[in-house]
Amino acid sequence: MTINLKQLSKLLKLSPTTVSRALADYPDVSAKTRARVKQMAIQQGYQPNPVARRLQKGKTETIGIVITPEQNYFSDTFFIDLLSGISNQITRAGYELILGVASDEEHEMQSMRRMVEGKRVDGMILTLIREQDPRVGYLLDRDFPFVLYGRTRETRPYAFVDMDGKQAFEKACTYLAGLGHRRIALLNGEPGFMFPVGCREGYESGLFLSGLELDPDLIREWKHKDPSQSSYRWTLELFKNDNPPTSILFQTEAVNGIFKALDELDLQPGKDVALIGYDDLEIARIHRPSLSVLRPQAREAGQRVVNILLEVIKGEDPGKFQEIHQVEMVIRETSLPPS
Amino acid sequence: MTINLKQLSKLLKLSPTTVSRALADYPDVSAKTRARVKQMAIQQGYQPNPVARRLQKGKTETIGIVITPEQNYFSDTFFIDLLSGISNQITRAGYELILGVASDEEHEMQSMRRMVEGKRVDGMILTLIREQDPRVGYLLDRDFPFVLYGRTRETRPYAFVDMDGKQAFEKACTYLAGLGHRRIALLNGEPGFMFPVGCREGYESGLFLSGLELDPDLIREWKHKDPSQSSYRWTLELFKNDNPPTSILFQTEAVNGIFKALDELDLQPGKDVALIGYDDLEIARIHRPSLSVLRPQAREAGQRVVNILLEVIKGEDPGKFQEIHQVEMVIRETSLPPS
DNA sequence: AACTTTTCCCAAAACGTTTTGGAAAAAGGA
DNA sequence: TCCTTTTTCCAAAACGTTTTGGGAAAAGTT
Repeated sequence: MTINLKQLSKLLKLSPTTVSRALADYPDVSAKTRARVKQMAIQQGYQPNPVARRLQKGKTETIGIVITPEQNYFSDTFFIDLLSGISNQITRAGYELILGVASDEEHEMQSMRRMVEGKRVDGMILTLIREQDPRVGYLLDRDFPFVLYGRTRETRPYAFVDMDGKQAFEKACTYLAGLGHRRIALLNGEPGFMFPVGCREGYESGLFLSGLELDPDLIREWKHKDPSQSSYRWTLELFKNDNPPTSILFQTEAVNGIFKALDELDLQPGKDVALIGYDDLEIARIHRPSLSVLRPQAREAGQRVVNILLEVIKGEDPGKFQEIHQVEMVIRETSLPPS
Repeated sequence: MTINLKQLSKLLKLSPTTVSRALADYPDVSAKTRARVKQMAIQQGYQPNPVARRLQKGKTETIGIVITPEQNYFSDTFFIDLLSGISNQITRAGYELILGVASDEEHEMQSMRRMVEGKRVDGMILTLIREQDPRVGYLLDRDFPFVLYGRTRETRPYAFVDMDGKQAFEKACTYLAGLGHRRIALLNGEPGFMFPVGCREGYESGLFLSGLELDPDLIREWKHKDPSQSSYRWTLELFKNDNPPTSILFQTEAVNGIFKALDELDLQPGKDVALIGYDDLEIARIHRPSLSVLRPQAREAGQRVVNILLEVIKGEDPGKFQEIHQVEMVIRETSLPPS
């Protein structure tokens, strides 16, 4: 059993009040006793019981996040980087991160409600945001602190940290066009989610800035869960076109299927078809030829999400915190000019 | 703001004691008032404040887990399945799961100590167990409840749920031998961890049962973090052998490198080289040819881990809970007889 | 010296539950 | 009817902190 505030104060022949205030650096305790208290606290290994503190403070010092394995969000380092940034920053603040794993949208909501209505957290972090996302309305309605990693279609102000998918895809697109590519395909992420919306905007804007026509045949939406719409299938179909693309933009998640399809088509990635993926997953670095990518700084974003959430919990206006982070492009071996 | 026990009892014209006991189904409250209390509680949406309950009960109703992204444990559905089983069972028990993300062994320990010594959790779940794992000794020394997913070298009794890697690899090995394979290679997991030890035992035992000689040249240890010892490199080297293998056993995590190496060597997976991976990752199902695998039931294991931990927290003897789960084999397209 | 301000400390209350130890009312037994 | 048992409820204490609202002693001021 570890030591108590009461026991510690008895040891010091002081009141619990004074000990508590000494440890919290209140000015109304003399430097001498403060030092004495702190030293004894360390010596005795005293740590205030967080549960008691939470009850008194009326805060849980806890924030919640719900993840869904169905989405392949977890599939590589990107999400764990985000989570790592979140976790470290939360720990630094002396808070706790509680995790829910939900199998689908319904359980996702249920898990969140348990946290919110059960007074188990002071704030929520939301990821994998959909265009219409009921979670956002729910939290706004009850004025509960939250921050989105991503954005949604919602007119009321709320806090978010988002990656600038638009700017990223625009940059990649103009880069390829600058190399001489005229047929640039987009294998976009799953419809319904917000992120692919920006990607497409960036893609279209990139084409426009480069003076290229938009060809609807070159745009596909890839559904992770549906094998009939796998990246592999889509890539094969893409090259059935009489006028096939010379380059593809896509989410790195989809790279296995693309490589496989290109292999079957006897096309060499990089040489015959330029490729740029979104997310710097491990496979992008390891693969030969290595994959050029757009690299979001997931860890930094996770830290920002937490810092913002702590501000919102303190009572700051969420509308003040709307950050769109730039995404850098890493040129590797798969972004050559057309042959 | 939501309703209070005191407020609720005032509404019912009962004492907080009686309301509390009615909701907890104590026998010393009449059926009539119990019903009345419960109905009102539902109507008012009353939920006991978990923080207050925890303080009174002297339990945090929380269990902790620390994950490390460096290990590529997270790389696919396996770990998220485990986590999903853990999370759901914890929720069912009315408990909370708090998550730490640590970048290395040192922070892993630090994160765990914060949870344990800071009285933030009632029990710990440990994964990715090493042969010599300081976490186990630490927890045993202070008699703190915990359950391992995996095993370690430790003589004192402790609770664990482990996958029978030995049986799995033995089964895969004898299966391949039964097909006529005489040269079976093992691309084993990272040394230092406990799991590969069992894999190797199973492999050796499988060879022995099939009357095959052990050839040390056919055994490799793959290090995830070290590119010079990547599965790709090892596979290439394996086939420099004058007497190369006709089949490989490995952890599915390594499959990309193996496929790539085989491709370069102009060997067809399944046809020229039989393959069986451990873990039924998505790529195993999606790849053509689809990969035969050993499939651990990670979700079920996660549930067991939690149920056991709850028993240990209640005071049950941890030594009673030592479970080794069988692993099934899924035959797909990469386990044909040698050509 | 007498008053005011500052410094340093503390007792009591509060956070919202559950548990302890009765006590009053009702029911049963003779 | 009187005593015993059962049923049903509740006041008070406890969990371990932090905060509130002083109060005594020391230091300044005049």
